[in-house]
Amino acid sequence: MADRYEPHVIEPKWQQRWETDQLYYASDEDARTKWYELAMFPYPSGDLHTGHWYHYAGADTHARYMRMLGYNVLFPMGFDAFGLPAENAAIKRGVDPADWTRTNIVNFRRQFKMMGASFDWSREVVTSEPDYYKWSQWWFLQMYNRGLAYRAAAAANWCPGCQTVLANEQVVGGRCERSDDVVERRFLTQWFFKITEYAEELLRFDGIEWPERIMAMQSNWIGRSEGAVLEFEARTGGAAESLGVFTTRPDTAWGATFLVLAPEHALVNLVTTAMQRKAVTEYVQATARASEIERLSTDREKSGVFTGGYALNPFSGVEVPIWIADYVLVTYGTGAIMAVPAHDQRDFEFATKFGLPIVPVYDHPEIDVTAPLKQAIAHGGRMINSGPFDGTPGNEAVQRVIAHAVEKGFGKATITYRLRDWLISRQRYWGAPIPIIHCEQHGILAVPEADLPVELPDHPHFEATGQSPLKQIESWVNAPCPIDGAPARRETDTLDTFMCSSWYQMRYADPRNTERPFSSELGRKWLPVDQYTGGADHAVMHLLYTRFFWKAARDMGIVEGDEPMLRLFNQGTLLGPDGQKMSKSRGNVVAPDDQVAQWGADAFRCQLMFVGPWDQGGPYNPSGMSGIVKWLHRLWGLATEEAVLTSDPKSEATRSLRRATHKAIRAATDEMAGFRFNTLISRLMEHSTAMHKARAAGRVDREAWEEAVSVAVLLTAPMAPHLAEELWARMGKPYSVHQQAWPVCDAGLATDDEIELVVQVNGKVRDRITLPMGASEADARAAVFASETVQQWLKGAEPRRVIYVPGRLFNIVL
RNA sequence: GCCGAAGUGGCGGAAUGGCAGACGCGCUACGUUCAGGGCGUAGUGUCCUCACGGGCGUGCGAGUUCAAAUCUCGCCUUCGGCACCA
Repeated sequence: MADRYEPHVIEPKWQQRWETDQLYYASDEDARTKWYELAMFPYPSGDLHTGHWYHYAGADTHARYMRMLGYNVLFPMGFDAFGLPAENAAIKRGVDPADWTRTNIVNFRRQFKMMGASFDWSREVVTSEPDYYKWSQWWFLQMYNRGLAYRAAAAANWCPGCQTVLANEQVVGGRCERSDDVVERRFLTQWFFKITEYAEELLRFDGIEWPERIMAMQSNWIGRSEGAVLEFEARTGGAAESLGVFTTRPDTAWGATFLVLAPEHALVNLVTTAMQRKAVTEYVQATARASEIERLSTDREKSGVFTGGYALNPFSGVEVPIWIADYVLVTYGTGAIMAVPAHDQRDFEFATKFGLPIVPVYDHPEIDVTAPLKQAIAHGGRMINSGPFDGTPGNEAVQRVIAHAVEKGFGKATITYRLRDWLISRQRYWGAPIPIIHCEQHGILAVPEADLPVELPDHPHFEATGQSPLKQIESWVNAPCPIDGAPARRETDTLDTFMCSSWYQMRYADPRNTERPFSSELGRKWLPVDQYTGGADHAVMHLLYTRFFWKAARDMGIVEGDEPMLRLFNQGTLLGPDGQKMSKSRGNVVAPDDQVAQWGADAFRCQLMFVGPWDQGGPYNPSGMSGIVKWLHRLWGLATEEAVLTSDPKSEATRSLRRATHKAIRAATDEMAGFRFNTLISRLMEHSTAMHKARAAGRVDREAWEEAVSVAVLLTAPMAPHLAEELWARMGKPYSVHQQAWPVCDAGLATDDEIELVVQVNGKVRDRITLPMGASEADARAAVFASETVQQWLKGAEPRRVIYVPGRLFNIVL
């Protein structure tokens, strides 16, 4: 048996053993309290990179810790396997997306094993396999049956060169990332989930412990704003048409001197006069073409066109012109605004450019509002030019004007959200087919549950024909109508991959169920997730979708409770040694396989955990690795090399060693619970140093030494699982270290018997005094004033005041 | 522009309002027949001092406090997210 620490020998050995023994298998029958620890599953592309290691090493460490605390831990892993990269590989290199994906998964599993991660592989899910996506389709049908899925026209990015729809991330600077063609917008009929029905509830984060940052980002994304919808009366030549505008400042309605509609607004056609028809049509087309590129730049000059139509401002009774402009978004509010140029900068710029009237409806303490304004001014003084409301102070105005509008019947208080419904259709091959059949006679029909899954056909075509790949496979598209069996056609859009990942945590509870997505017993046993970990890049998409999904499932009676993930921890982003994002083009990539070959998995895991706070990420510099490697070697030496043992339980040396051991337990427990792995390791290093000193001093008490060694191994086990297992075995302890109980701190043993009191004069440290533990304030005072150093600083002056912090500090104020 | 997080040695980073710089890297000196990316001991913010010791120090400027890296206010910078949201 080698006496040296040789990670390359021990790591594969224990990985094999753990796998054979199914050491991390989570049993449904285990009656202990469950703990569901979930790390966001990866998209299997190429290799596990260092960022993956950073995430999963931390999650694995915490899962192992929870096991040692005695929980029945469920720590599953799987693959979010549908998606664009597989399809791109298919297009570029002619490989089958399914083959490409399966090959990558095999590689990922190998690398996860190499890490020593304690996943329960018996529960693995792969979202691109029919036994999983059958249930993604099932969920779609449940949503559809409850009216939460619907079809509507929506803009898609269209690449004229590739003749295909592009995802937003494939559009770079308004151009197709592959062909560099200018991307157009095309309106297609697509499927949506009504996430907006849950907007209000999604803003509440009751009962969950999530980072403030993430909750703020979600609130921001949902974008709740309170205001009113006011009904203007559009004069369309024929009958008057009601035209609702959303505003957060209904109190400025008397200053609304024109209306602006989004170019896509439904009433544009109706209000446009013959004279203006040509200009309006051109502008609408230009907007459609301009799409993202220009609309994204905030400070470009306002553009717009007069429709020729007018509307009656119900407050002032004045007829105001109706314009269209692309700064008004059809997707927000009612897609129409009343413009109040005196008090809104955007409206002001627009009015100035097109010579429209500017009427202030608030006075201002410093600005003469009767003179022409140079810019929009804040509303907040008292109302003017507002008929019966003149003189109303700003703080009461909104409520009073809304009440007035309600009474007169031309408006009501409303809440609007920025959040839009979730577009789940993708015109792609590599996704779960949406289980819908279009029948000419019967319309849109759900595929009967008994016919699920609707499997993806083999041999997809990826030619640029302008049609989605599934549309080109006639044999697949043609399907009988579920009602009468007449020829009908399948829906050829596939589901957004975010849908597959919105419910995967449920599937882990019962992953092989062929009757249901999961049984209600196992759902009750394992759900919800107790601890979720993952990158903050999923703050608003995945993490919002999965909350929506859960709430919808709750309302269907499928799950209990309001939230899917009770605690969330976001690890930070790991950067390259140069502080830049790791990327192949920068050449600053740290390859995990190389690191493992060089140092071993345990060292690499520990180093990743040691570089800084886990939620902070930051630069990863392999040059610091030697510190961790040294420590692991030292730990090895402490546990395997002989110490001169004796029986000396009462000596100061013994007490001191035991104190160090129990302080280490206390610190490690505390740091582990808070995911502070960096300071946790530093505490373990301190313990190693204490052990080293105790042994070097000569004889050590046998009991204290053995305690120190086993505690050191146990506390290290979650982070360096192979090393700990090997040392545990060499100590002759029963397999496995990972099934041992986490050590418990004996507070009495951890207590110092002396304290060092810091003595300050006027807040500056002037002396330190050692006192026995439990010394009274009187003792402390006596000792302080007896100090020569203190007397020198006092110079005979009389203390005005003294502050005593027991056991810590004594401050004399002169 | 709005929302959020963060600014501490040469570097990564520690500090329930109570000793700033734990732990580690790097560096310096000394020791060691160091085969295993050696090991051990001591030192390492800065300025003054042979030294004892002292002054100054946590992005900048105020404030609260006996006491501030930490709390408050104002600014600057960096990073992340959103962005013509009415």
